[in-house]
Amino acid sequence: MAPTGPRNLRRAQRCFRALGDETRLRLVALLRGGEQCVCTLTDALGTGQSRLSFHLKALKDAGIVTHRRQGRWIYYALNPGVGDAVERFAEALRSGRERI
Amino acid sequence: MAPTGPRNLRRAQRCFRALGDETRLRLVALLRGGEQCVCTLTDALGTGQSRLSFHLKALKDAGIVTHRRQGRWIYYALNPGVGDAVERFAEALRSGRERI
DNA sequence: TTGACGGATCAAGAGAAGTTGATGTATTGA
DNA sequence: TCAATACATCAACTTCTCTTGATCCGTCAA
Repeated sequence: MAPTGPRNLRRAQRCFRALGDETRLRLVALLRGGEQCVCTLTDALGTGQSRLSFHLKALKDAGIVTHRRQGRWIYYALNPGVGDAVERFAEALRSGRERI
Repeated sequence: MAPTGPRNLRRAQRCFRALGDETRLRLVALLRGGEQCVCTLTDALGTGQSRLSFHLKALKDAGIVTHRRQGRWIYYALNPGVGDAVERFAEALRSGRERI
């Protein structure tokens, strides 16, 4: 049964909430290929800069991505483990029952 | 890289959104112990009936729980795989990096 | 220094999600 | 058939989230 404790549940909840958005899930998918600078992500999503910044902040606050500055560019990257966690979650849901 | 396809992403997104809420995550935790009738869940959460019904519907619409009627009671249960998926997700996040 | 660029942040508005209390519906026992 | 129980649904309201455009901040090159 291994009841996931309240602390872990909170952390999971923050991640779940952050991932429950199409734009942010697309960002995670993009970042699975490695770190990217914001301008690259903006192009890839074809969206406004401020909107993207909003969603990157949401992912950052949830601990899903990190960022580092290099010159005048800022590079975002997935925190280790997150990509696989998302992948496996989707996989587990899929295999559990086709109705989901 | 195994890019989780758009369909699966959508499905995952619906689940993520549904799970990104404290009440619903508590419901999932409760249901890991097996199916429960609504009145039991109401007691366990100490919340209003209408509010609980709202959240159960959200979980149901996301395909996370199922329900069956027995007499005048309705029993909710986790869809197979969901409990483990949540557990493993939390686990994967935890092991990935302590910062999350 | 100044101007340009890459991003973050802010304020305002629109829309989605959550809460609450009232009402509706199926089931059961009297 | 009637009342009670268990739950869903609805309407009104509040709160949160997202989007957009403007503005600010740090970095670099001239």
